[in-house]
Amino acid sequence: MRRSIQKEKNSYHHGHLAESLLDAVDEIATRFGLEAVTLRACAKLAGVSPSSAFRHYADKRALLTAFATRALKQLSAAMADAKSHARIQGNNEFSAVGLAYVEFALDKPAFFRAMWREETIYTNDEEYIAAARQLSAHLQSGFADTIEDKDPNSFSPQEILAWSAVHGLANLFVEGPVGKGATKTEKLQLATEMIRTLAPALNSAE
Amino acid sequence: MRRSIQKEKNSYHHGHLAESLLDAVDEIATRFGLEAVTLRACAKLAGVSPSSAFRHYADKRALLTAFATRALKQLSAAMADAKSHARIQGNNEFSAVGLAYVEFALDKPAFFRAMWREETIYTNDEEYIAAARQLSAHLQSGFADTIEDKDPNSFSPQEILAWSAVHGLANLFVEGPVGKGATKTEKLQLATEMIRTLAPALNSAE
DNA sequence: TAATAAATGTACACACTGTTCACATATAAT
DNA sequence: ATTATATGTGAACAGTGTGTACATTTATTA
Repeated sequence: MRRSIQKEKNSYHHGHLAESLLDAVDEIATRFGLEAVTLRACAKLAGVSPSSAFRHYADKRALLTAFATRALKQLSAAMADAKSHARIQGNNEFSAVGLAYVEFALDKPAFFRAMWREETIYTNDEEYIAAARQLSAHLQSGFADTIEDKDPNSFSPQEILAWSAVHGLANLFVEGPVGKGATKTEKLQLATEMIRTLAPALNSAE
Repeated sequence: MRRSIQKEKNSYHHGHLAESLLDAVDEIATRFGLEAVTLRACAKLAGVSPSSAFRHYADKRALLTAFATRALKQLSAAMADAKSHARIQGNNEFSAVGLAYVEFALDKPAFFRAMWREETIYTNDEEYIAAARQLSAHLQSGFADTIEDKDPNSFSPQEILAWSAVHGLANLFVEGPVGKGATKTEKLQLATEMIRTLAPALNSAE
């Protein structure tokens, strides 16, 4: 049963406005980019007056924080998926997880931007922190069979390197000059090569 | 001879408003963050009316593009510096260049954010593209003695990897959850370790 | 069931933003 | 000296986030 973003006609209350506003951010960010996400536009899309948003979110930044949190969870899910698929098919799990990370950025650039933006979200929000923590856990577990880990609670240089490389490429694709004219397939190809190149650095003896 | 941002009193014309506006962006971004950079605030800081900015920049985005271009050049200069220092002292040049990259992000986070932001700058601006190209050239030349390169005009997987890793760590520091409570020294230490860990992947035979 | 409380949505207002346009003033060219 | 060009101004406009007093619906309780 899929609920509509819009408020039902002739009804005063919306019913699930908090979530619908997130859907509206989703829709607008996807179609017109993150800068086009405006509180009033979201409210209009939900069929509701602008000020009603403040019943559910303290301010715009709180709404964007909630959206970023949702995006983090989506990425986590995609990575978990990629990992289990790789496990079944006997492929390298780190490569699969890393590719899923880059692919998410390519498919949903606005989401990827939204979730790493200190200045537009509350990075000390509890749920956001929890989602970010879960994401890094997924990353770590994705590296698990590639990187020999000592302390699973802190990041080793190898893990930092792996995360940085994948995160950096995703960023260069989304915001930077890398792969400007290339197709998605070509970019993923490049990502695959990069990850393959990275491998020797990850399991070298200390 | 250092020129002031402010317009001289009792003078109608400013004299070097275009540059002063960039200085104003610099100042405000440094002190209050990128989101606080407003056209009106920049104009006020330059001692000039808001609309005067449009004599020099088509719109706010053009101003931010010019600022991003300037930031790119500053980063390029810092990297060139680091490289020649390393060469003199006989240290690893790639490590020095990579560290300079990360250090710039740590010292001037707002600048680092500003220069990679597709949605707030004109990434097809000529000068911006030129500056970005020069930056990547500096990166490549920094890697020169570490990575055996075939075609100096296109990026090899190793070069992409190196750039991604350094860029990714810088981003995770600036926007992400990595190194949240750590001092600058500790972060640079972490960067050094990451780069050292990366080394084996860069000069492995194909 | 009737009365009341709490939650949720609205209308209007406010300060602030980027931007435009007719106008003012200074500098350059003739 | 006159004219053209460059540069800065003031007032206006629509659009933004947000606060506040009010309206309406749902939940709670007597």
